Amino acid sequence: MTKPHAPIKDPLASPSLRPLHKGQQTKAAIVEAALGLATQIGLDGLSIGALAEVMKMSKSGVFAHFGSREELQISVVREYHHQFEQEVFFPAMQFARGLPRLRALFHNWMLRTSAEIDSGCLYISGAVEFDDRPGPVRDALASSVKTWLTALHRAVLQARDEKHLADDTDATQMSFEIHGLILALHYEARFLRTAKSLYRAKQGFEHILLRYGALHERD
Amino acid sequence: MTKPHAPIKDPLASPSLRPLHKGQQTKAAIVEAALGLATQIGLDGLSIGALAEVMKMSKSGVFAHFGSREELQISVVREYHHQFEQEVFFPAMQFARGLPRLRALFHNWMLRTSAEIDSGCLYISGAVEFDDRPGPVRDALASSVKTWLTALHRAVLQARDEKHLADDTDATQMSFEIHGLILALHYEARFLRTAKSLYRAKQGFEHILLRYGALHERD
DNA sequence: TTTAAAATAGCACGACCGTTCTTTTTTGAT
DNA sequence: ATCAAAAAAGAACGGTCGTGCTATTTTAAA
Repeated sequence: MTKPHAPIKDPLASPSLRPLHKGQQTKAAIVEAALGLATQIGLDGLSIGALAEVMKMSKSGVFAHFGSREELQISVVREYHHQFEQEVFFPAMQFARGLPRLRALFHNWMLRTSAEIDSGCLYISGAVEFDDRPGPVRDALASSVKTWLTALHRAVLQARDEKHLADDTDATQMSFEIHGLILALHYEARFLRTAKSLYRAKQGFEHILLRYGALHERD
Repeated sequence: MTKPHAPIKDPLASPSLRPLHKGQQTKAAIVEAALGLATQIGLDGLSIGALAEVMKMSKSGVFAHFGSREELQISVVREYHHQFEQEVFFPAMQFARGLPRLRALFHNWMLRTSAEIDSGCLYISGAVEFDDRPGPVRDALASSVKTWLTALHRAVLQARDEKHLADDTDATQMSFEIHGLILALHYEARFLRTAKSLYRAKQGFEHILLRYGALHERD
């Protein structure tokens, strides 16, 4: 009963680093496709059947990667958060703190919203769909949005500290007004198809800057 | 073959005035209940089954009044339009044209949006749900919204004509910025549950008025 | 009170949904 | 090449949806 050089598999070989195998890849591809669908028809309208068709997979094949529709939706929210960071937040961080960075944040945000006229913004559609539906999806959405709005708020504070804005600037108030411009841009451009909405948002931002005492705009 | 005092029904007796009968009443009650449901779960989430349960009627009984789900949704949009007029537009029309009326319009709009924190605004949720779904429901929604935004725009123009705003006031730009405040109020109050959002909207409006040269605010 | 029409109910249909279970295929380390 | 594990497919479930059809009940005018 001698076990000849037992080829026992070591379960601790590389617990979570090694298995970067096939499954993870297709899961990532599924999430990517799901995000594409969700931005068009909404997180709520996202169905596993439609997603499977896009992926040319079976419903159960797709489903197995998430275990529940809710988990799929949360994965989509996380993916959107990641893309938003890459496209809006990180590039703006390269600008000097203060007004230049604040301008860059708004500019990137506005451009992304504008580019989303054909695809839709998950932070906006998700807010409407889950505003009175408690649960982990709403929590994930609200958490992502708050992270971003907090970053914006921080940029306003920094601009004030750098004396780029008036000393008595109410950062929360200013952030609220900036947020409103983005929401109006999304609403009027995507739903009403109003022309020049991008220009309206830009103008609005300049008005806000003037109101809060941004003088020399040299950046 | 003499017809004795033929009691032939006159089809023209009162074509559309007379029949104010039972059907119309319950239909009105159904639309009212449907609006209540739609503001909570969205126009898209509005289902005939759930509506029938609320009305304590059969699905087919409810359905027969509209002929299709789409027609029901359109009826709901029309009902919302009517309520919005009664609550926001008409009361403001009693104020003097110019700044007082513009203030009243915004004030009523803001209060309604604020009151809708628990029920939701159909013009906002509907815009997200139907922004890339062509059809009669989207058309009805967009038409109602445009009617209202046009009324707001007109009030701005009148305020400028009355010299309550600077001569070079860009009415479209100002309307855009005001719209943004309402959208931010709805977003932050209803989704993020941020405190003092109503105050933020009020402050934002005053900032906009200052920007467009509203001097003495005596009304 | 009679009676035709209007209003409502009951039932069934096909479609799509999320999910579960079982079977087949594919993967990748040995 | 072997073989166990991972990944994907297949089929079926109970459920809800909008809608059509037929029967029953209610309405309101005669």
